[in-house]
Amino acid sequence: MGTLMSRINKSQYAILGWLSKGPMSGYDLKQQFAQVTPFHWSESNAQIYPILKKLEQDGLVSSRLDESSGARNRRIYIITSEGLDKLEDWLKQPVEPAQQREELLLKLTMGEHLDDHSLKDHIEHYHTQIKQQLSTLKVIESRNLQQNSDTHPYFGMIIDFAKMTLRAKDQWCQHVLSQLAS
Amino acid sequence: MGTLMSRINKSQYAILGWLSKGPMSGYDLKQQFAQVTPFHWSESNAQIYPILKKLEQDGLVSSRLDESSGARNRRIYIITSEGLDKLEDWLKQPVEPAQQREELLLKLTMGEHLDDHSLKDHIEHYHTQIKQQLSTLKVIESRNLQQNSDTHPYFGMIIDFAKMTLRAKDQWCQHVLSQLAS
DNA sequence: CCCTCCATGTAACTAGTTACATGATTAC
DNA sequence: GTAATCATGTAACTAGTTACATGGAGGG
Repeated sequence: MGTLMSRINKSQYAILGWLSKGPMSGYDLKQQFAQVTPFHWSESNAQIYPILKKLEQDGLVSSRLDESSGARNRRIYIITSEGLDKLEDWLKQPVEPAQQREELLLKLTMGEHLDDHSLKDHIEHYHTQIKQQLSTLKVIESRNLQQNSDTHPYFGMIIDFAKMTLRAKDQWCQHVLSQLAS
Repeated sequence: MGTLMSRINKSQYAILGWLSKGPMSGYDLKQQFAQVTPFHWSESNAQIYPILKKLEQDGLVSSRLDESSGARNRRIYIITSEGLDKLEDWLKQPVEPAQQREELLLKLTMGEHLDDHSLKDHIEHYHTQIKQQLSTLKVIESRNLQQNSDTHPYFGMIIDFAKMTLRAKDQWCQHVLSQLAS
């Protein structure tokens, strides 16, 4: 009954991945997750800071205090060559499908306990969120177009993915709402 | 520093929701999750059995041994009126958006460390999974059409959701693969 | 006799969230 | 002087997974 070996920590690689683009602080990482990949991957402080410590212990990153930030105690992390090797190994591993839980659909499976009014509210609320995400996506896209993005060659594909799946959800909402109207 | 109150256990409601359709065992619940909502909601044994016990302690379900199953020790759970009330309260609560982590997109954000060959492999592998899910969806759909589904009035909407989002992903794969070819 | 399915369950773990604490700096 | 932002971090918790254990029933 040894330790369970078959689970790998993806958050670790998400952080390592951003650090592979250049030195960064924990705070910067948080910003990147929130501003660049808010829909398909983000991490909280409670994940980021302990993971950075662990990565340093394991020799996958090194750190120094940022002197230019004065008394701000900003710590900059740099990926090591071991870290880069480990990242590249992981990148080659095939991606296994993960469950995509959708609470709205869970509630719809129990639709017999929902009146038409509540149902309509739920879908409309969901629709609003999807439309908000679509406009956030436009912001992300235009922000990226203003920079020259040699650092991010596959960015367009990621944007397209979000765009296409969000549009599908938007269309579903429209479709369902028109069904409910009749 | 009291207990954290603001987190509700959705698995509990997923189970309660299935039980609201009729008496069922833990094994049956597992089957429902696997066969009816495998893409957007499922639960493992390690979640189901302890949650059933807790629901019974809380008076939200009651149980009896199924005599018709002989020595099989099959336990049937029935939702109580308190359970139904609690389910209906939850059903009315608005759905907040949850993160949809996509490991493939995470790997694409680090695309500068991936050669074209690995990238193509990843997308193709993902594409295969999506196509498998689309054919599973067809099975679920036809299985449901054969039954008359008064018990499940919103099933069509759920199927449509899965269909539309999976198709969007399928189209994205085709689009990206044709980009890579040129 | 063996394999698959039916059926229930637990130990040990990893992952992730919520809520808070602390303090400096900058913008108004 | 006060509000927002920069910046790092932890305590306490809930959620979820992996891997295993146990045993009966039915088909070949």
